[in-house]
Amino acid sequence: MNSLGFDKAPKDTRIVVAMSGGVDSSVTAALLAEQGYDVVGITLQLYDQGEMAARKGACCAGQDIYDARRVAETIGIPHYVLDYESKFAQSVMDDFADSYLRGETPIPCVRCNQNVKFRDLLTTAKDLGAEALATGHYVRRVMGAQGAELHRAVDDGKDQSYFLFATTREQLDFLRFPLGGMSKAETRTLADRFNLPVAQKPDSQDICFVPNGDYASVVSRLRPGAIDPGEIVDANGNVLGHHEGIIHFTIGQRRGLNIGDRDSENNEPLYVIRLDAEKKHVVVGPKEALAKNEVALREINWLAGDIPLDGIEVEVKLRSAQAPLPGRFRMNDGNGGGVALHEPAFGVAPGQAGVIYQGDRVLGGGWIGAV
RNA sequence: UGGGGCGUAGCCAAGCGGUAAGGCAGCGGAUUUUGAUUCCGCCAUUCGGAGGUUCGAUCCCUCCCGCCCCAA
Repeated sequence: MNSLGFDKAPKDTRIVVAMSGGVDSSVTAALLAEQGYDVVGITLQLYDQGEMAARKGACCAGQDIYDARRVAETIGIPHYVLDYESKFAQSVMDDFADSYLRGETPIPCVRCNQNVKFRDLLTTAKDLGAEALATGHYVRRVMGAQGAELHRAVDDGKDQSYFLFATTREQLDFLRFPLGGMSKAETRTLADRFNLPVAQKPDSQDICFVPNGDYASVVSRLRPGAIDPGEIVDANGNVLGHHEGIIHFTIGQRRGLNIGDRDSENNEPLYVIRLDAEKKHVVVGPKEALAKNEVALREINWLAGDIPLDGIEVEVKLRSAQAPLPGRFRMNDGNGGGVALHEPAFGVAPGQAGVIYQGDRVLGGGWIGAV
């Protein structure tokens, strides 16, 4: 049994590595190449290089594709670039824009993993005769009694399991995450040791196709004329201010409301408690108004055996950088369900993911529905 | 044009003789494959204006300006 779980020598095991041009996927490829695997690097060109070509912290376009190619050359593996621009635009960017216009807060990274990387790229890998597709995600694939399980990364600060909740069991069977047991510091050290040209490249953050974090202008470019200004109102409908479009807000948001003209009896901070796409209203209220004890999930991807129709005790993570909260999770006959939280959550936003954990294991997850 | 009250940062507001609290808003940063939350830092050489008293005034006095209330 080799390090990736195959019963043959590494040199006879072909592995496709999804190379974004960043440090993590580069180290992944180098690591497997060093172990003797038959590594093939593939980079997806996801969107127009144009203005974002030289941007720091991006991935999958322009400079990053060039970086991936240099890394492949450095470690001596074949490397292919596949044009996925139209696919990406269709299944990730369109969804991103429409979701915002509906008043939701989308997570394009999940859609990208779900609809591009783990679907088409995975198929391509199989077509190339690969035994597995490896990525640089910080998440662990653990073999349990009933097959592959998805677990949090060892490096708690880098854990990306939240973004991978939609990975199906079939996909998980085929995937490998060599960095899941490593810390970011170890990855950097390896990048140095392998002499990778991207060893000092900054971590990517923000949404890859959104330069400078200015996602509003991306949405307006994708959906010209669809963004309308409107009123900021309280729960009773009193107009407190005006905004330049609900796409600028997410539930739980405090900053940027610009409502400071209030008296001393009413000067507690205000948070966005609801977005009304129909009326173009940003509804605000005090922190207490944000508290939610029930969270409905849809399109649930369940990875852990029997469907919990009767409910089970879990921890649920409702925002990527938020600690999981204890609660009771229950699914219905379809792919919907919900969590009854044991303590209230603040800032629960439709479009975000609700990921179900028991300890380090990801049991599944779904999209947060209307709240 | 009788009486009373008030004017402190964009908003609210404490201080009432010893050299400008706090909250809201804003800005900057940390964190973050979500412009959220959270955290840290910044944000009035100046207290409506002009004089005066005092070692020293936002706090006392005078006048002026602007609001508000009561009474006519």
